[in-house]
Amino acid sequence: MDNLSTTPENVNYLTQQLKVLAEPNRLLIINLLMQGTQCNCMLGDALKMAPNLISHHLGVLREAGLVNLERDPLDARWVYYSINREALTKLNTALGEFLNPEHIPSQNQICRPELTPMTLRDLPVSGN
Amino acid sequence: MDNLSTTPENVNYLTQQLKVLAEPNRLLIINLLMQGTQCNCMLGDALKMAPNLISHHLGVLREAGLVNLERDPLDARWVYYSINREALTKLNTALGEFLNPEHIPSQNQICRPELTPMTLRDLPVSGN
DNA sequence: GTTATACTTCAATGAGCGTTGAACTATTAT
DNA sequence: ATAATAGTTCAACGCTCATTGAAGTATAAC
Repeated sequence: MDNLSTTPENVNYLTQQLKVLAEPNRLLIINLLMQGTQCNCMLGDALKMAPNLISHHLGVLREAGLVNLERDPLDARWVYYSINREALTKLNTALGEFLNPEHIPSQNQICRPELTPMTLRDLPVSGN
Repeated sequence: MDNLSTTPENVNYLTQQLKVLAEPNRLLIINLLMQGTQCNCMLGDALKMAPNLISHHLGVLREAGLVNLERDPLDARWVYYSINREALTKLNTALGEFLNPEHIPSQNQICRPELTPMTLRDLPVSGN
């Protein structure tokens, strides 16, 4: 019932991955790659972005472990990018766990001011 | 089976929310608020952060609609923050849908170089 | 060898943002 | 009235990072 995923390592992991996700072009790249393995040029065409910029974002995604790189065996100029399924699954699970609304109690007031003459003055009659 | 959540509005929504999440202190604040309604001071004590910094991050979370604000009815100096359950649920669902690994086909090569003399040279014998 | 292709790396710019300390507001206590 | 408490707002600093254009690398085509 409690959110146990707040170890420094997990918070650090989530932060890094979230920073990578928090960019519209990278979200679109991820979406395109989830439809199948693609080269830099196809992504550039689809997103109307310069190849060096695509390359930059793919580098960020790759450093985060979210995408894989592979060269064409026949024409080594072509580079294919694909989603790292395990990494995406892990991230999806970790996020779903961290943000799981089931972890929220319906009513739980953690802190209150101490009761003083001023605050007691306006208390409901039967209240404590 | 396909990821349909790439409308400009949804990409924009996800980007904004992810930017808000992609900060370690805000993740910790969210985690603490998921345990119950708390004031600025309690969060500051728990995270060993200055109250103005807590206030800043709470402002960001509030602007994103992720947390609610409420004043103590007896001592109006105290401000209580709580998780906006609906907003968190919506975000959790949207993220889970966007990153859902089920959307990834097992094999789907989108683009290839055209076949040329050079590339045909090294093709396997029975290849097309 | 020369040119073309696919892609990466580099340097520079500019915007955004977390953090800090100080000033400020509003409310309650004495 | 004066002081204390809870919290917010403001200005300034530094750092990160997306974007751009140019240069660079590697491979294939001619």
